[in-house]
Amino acid sequence: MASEGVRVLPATRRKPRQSRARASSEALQEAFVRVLIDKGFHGVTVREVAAVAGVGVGTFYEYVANKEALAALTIHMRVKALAQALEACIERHRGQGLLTLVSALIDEQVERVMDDAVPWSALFMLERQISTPEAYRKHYAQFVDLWSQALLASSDAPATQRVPAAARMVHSMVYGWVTQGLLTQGPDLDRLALRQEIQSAVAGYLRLLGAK
Amino acid sequence: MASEGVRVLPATRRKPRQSRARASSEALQEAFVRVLIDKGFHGVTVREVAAVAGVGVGTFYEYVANKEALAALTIHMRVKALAQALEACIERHRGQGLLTLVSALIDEQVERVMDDAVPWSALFMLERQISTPEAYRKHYAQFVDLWSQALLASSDAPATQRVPAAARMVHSMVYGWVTQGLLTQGPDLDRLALRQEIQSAVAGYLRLLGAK
Amino acid sequence: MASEGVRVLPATRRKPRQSRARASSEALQEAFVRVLIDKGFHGVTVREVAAVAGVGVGTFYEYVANKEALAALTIHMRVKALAQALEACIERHRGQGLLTLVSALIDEQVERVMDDAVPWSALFMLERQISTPEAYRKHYAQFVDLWSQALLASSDAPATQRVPAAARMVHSMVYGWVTQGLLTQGPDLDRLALRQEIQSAVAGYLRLLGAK
Amino acid sequence: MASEGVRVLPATRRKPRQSRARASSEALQEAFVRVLIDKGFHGVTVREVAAVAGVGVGTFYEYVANKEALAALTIHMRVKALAQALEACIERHRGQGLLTLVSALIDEQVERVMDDAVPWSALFMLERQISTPEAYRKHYAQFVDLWSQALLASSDAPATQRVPAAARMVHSMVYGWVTQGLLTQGPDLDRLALRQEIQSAVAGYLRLLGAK
DNA sequence: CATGAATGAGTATTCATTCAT
DNA sequence: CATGAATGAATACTCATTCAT
Repeated sequence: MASEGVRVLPATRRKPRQSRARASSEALQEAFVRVLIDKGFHGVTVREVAAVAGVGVGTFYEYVANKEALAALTIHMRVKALAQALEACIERHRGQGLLTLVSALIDEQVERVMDDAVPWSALFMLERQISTPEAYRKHYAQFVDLWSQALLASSDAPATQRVPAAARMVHSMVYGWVTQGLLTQGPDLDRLALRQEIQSAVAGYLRLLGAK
Repeated sequence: MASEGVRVLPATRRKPRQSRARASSEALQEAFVRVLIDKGFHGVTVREVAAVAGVGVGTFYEYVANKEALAALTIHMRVKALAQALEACIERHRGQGLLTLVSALIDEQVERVMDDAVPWSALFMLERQISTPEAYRKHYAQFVDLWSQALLASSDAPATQRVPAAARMVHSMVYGWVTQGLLTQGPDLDRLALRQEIQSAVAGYLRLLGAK
Repeated sequence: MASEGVRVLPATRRKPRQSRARASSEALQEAFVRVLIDKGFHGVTVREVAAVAGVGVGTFYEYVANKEALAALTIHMRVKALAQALEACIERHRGQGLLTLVSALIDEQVERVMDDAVPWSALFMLERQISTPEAYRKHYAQFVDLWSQALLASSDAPATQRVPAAARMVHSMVYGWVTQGLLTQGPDLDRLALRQEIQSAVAGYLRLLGAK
Repeated sequence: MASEGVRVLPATRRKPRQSRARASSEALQEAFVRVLIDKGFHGVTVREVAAVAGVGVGTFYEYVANKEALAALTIHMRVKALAQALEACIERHRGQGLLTLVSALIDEQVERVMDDAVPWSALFMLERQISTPEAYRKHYAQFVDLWSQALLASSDAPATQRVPAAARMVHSMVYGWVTQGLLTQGPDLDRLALRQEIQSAVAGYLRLLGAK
């Protein structure tokens, strides 16, 4: 009796897909991103992340305080790496003309983000979901600062008192355009076109600023 | 970004009990039957089954996909055990006379079911409620097969072409009589009388069959 | 924004399908059976029954105490009608030979049940689910009584002290065979064959009884 | 049968409140936004929304299919209202100069969103979380269309083939700037400054466009 | 150090029942 | 006398987290 084709056992736990456990925290971050990408934040479970990272649930908690903390850490590391790359880019172009420097920085940012478009767009979204407004502002300020540095590093920097507002504006344009491009056109959007559009917009804005 | 402002409050801490719960699946089956008996299938809740089994709700789902699955599993295991006992009984009496063999099989079945009368009668009912007609028929056929084997295993088996119909009839008489006895007279019914009545009826039928 | 293809409104309540509200209690019983048949007892909701009966939920409770009561009432009415038909049949054949009378009664019962096979099989099941054992036994006894009357109404009734057991046996055979036939072969089963099989079995049993 | 032995115990009696709840769907939308604002989407529970709306959980499901549906509906209604306001604004300024018209539209949008800044920023976020990319793009396209209409409604519209790209750019600037302003500076940001910055940026861009 | 079995708080959703109209 | 909007108790199921091994 009792139909035999019926599922009687609970869904089997996913088996580890990745044997190399490296520094587990990194493995977990990577796994987190992977799961985030194809399940969405709501679909990220500790169990799955641990499984994908190739470790047990217990081990997950050895390395990370909890799910939110892993999310925060993952975002933090990525952003840090991006910020460092941008800083290096500023150094490489220090002393050059404003437009040249800004242009280089835009290219650097667009290329880096686009190279990893899918994870970035997932993380963009995630950040807004889990960050408190304070955390979000802090991170935002970090990028604005970077742009302030950049503007000031050029040979023809805007008037000092205009820099903060300009930096904020430029960051907003770049960041907004990139995220919206990602969100609305997907990861396969035309990078070149995107870069040019941003360049135009920013150039237009800076020209106006210079003129005032 | 967003690495520090995140709420890391631990919510409420869970405190696991340290019970060592035998083979939990079996404990759950047993609990299921117990609850089924005094609440009816509609009254079986996962919470209660888990509680009776001495485990948490979470553990329930660790071992069983869901309530229906546990029901099916419980029935399946019981029926399997009964079928095996009947097969063994057939083997023990292989080559003996038709009536002897049939009689032994009836006794075996009646005794086994009566030994556990209450659970069986609850499960009889349950099966009809949860099984699809196909599943029910399949299980029914399994018992009819068993009776076919039995009839054929005797030294004076009926004509081959009569066996299937006879097997079906005999099963129906035994099964119907037992379930109805259980249902109408409760678990304390007079086993001896029951066995004799069934024996009579089956014997009458088989005699008629032989005469035709 | 906000996708437009998304279901935003809750499932619409079913509209009344039957305008003629007759004596509402009967309309409700009919509706109950209809819903029971294609949704199973678990799927019977007061809302749907009321809708199918063409009345509002409020009206449902004007006529019936609650769902269970409607179920019980429905079964009760059907069974009563069947019992009356059987009584009439007994009267029609009073004084005739045992086998004739029994045979007529079997035919009457099989035909009546088969004419309405689907509802009957749904109600058979339902009764076991909702009746207390006492209620079930009471109803069972009612049919056994009917068979006692029948046996005694024949010109060659069995010895008085054998009647109760015989009545019980005969009812069991008929009832068991019919319900099992319905359950295992569905409502399209071969009525003639069924009737003959039951006749054979019962005849065999009664012959034996007479011989003892 | 079985008409009397049935348990007819009334379980616990429910006692309805007699609240007269305006148009409940709207009350629910409002409640949804309120809860969303201080708990985030993850923290929105049906129970709380219903409670805040002043109705029972059951009533929630009487008006809305489920949580997601309420979210979608809420966003949909708000956006619809905004789009209509913008359309009206376009009509009011039809035939006027490009910059005048664009400027008016920006003011309208900024003022409307800022008047309800907190809910809007919560809904901006939410939409990204719950909308499918298709739904999101669709809504995005709706606004781009609106901007296309606006550009074309001016006395000195850009060359037709430039309109789509320009519309997309302008929307992106406005939308991006507003959402980011909201997200990074909170609802108390300096509206006037924001409007002027956006005006500048858009004006700069359009000037460049005209020059090409 | 790593593990994963056990846990139960928390959530969406259904549906019998009431009572103001 | 009929109605159906409003209700909330009740239930299945998920998943972050712990801790004995």
